[in-house]
Amino acid sequence: MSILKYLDLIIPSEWNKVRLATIANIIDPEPSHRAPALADGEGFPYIGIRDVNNDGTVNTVTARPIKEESLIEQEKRFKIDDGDLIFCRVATLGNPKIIKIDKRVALSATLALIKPKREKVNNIFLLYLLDSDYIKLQTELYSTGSTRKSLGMETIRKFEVLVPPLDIQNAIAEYLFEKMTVLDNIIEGKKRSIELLEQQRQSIITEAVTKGLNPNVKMKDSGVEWIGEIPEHWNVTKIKYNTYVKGRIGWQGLKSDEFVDEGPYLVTGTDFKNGYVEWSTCYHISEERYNEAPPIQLKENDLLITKDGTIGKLAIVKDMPSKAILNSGVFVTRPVNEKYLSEYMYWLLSSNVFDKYISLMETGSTIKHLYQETFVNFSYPLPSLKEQEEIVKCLNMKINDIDNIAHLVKEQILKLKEYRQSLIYEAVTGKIDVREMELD
DNA sequence: CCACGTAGAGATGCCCGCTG
DNA sequence: CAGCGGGCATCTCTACGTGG
Repeated sequence: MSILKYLDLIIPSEWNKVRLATIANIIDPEPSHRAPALADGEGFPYIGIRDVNNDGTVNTVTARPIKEESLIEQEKRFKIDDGDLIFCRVATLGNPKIIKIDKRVALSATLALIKPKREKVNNIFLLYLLDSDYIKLQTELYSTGSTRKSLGMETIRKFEVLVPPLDIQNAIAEYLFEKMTVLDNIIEGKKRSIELLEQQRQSIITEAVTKGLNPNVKMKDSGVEWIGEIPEHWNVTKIKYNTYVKGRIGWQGLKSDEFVDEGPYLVTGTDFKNGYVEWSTCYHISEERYNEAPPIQLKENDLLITKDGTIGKLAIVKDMPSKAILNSGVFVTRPVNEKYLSEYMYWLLSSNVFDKYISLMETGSTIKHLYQETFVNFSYPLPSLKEQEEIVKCLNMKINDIDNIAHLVKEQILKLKEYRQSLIYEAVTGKIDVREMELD
């Protein structure tokens, strides 16, 4: 019957196993048949889990407003005190926080308000306890509903919890608070370094396609706003001088209900994965439709670029399994003379040079587009074929390295989060004696 | 107190209809 | 009437409200 006996737990003798209701009062902020009256425009914030920040402060801007009568009705039933906790009981289950408010707010019916009995429990200890894996396990096991998970109030009250004497709770709370602060800072730092890597990635690409690889080369002004200075021996050219550009324009009346499971591949922007076309996710169309539009039939090594909604997402056509053609929202590009390498164009269009151009050309319209006219008039710096080859080689290597590092850091973050959970679990189940631990 | 479907926002793929 | 500028429609994501 007891959930805790399934967990391999040896509890220190002075710890007690109790129901959550013994150590805290659990209040349903808005029992049904008491739905709050919504205010149109001005009113008092009605707080759901999405309106509570990580530190427990509430975001009264995102919260929807209710009429004061509803708030007063809630205030008649209870008051939110300093140190009270909230626990989400619908959809996003759990997610406990110590709520901090500095103005009058009402709590949504989807939250349970947990008021710790201070003579029995330290509220910070309770916070970590509610965040621990053994509570998560009970949350999962006892939640009901199929399309939507929910936790009954009685279920929450009946959660089995392990509680040591107050002095030990205080020690655990202090220990975990310090540890978590440190861990959270490290995790934050790792997240930031991923952002930095992303920036570094962009600047390496941009540097390479605007300055080349030789740092000592003489520079000149390109005369183009979004390019800046380039090596003296480089030229500025436009897409339209060297490139074949076509999209599924005019539509030939193709509609999505003509998409079928077999036949020529139909490539759209969502099929772009890591710079290549992911053939397995493509739709297909009939042979007749394929033959109808020769200008957008694809060839090996074509460079594709998205133009509607998502702008500038790129893919190179490689290992084409059979005939393939463009869907809408994408341009196919192909060199018409031997002036550039497709892979070089890939890096150039990934660079900030192109981003800058796009943002300069952006219109005020609600939906973002890259118009053919805009695209073919993109001026860009172009070195010799030999230099392009060197740059491509260099970027392939450097960017691969950066992507590998970013991948590693992401894995570290996952590991740290796991460690965070296990530390909480061990501390609130008495597996580690925090009084013997050094806080550093 | 349980059980259930959906609103709202944002993103963007798909398509329409005008025009030179 | 091909080709283009422009925008609607639909999907995804997230967290909610209420009838029985």
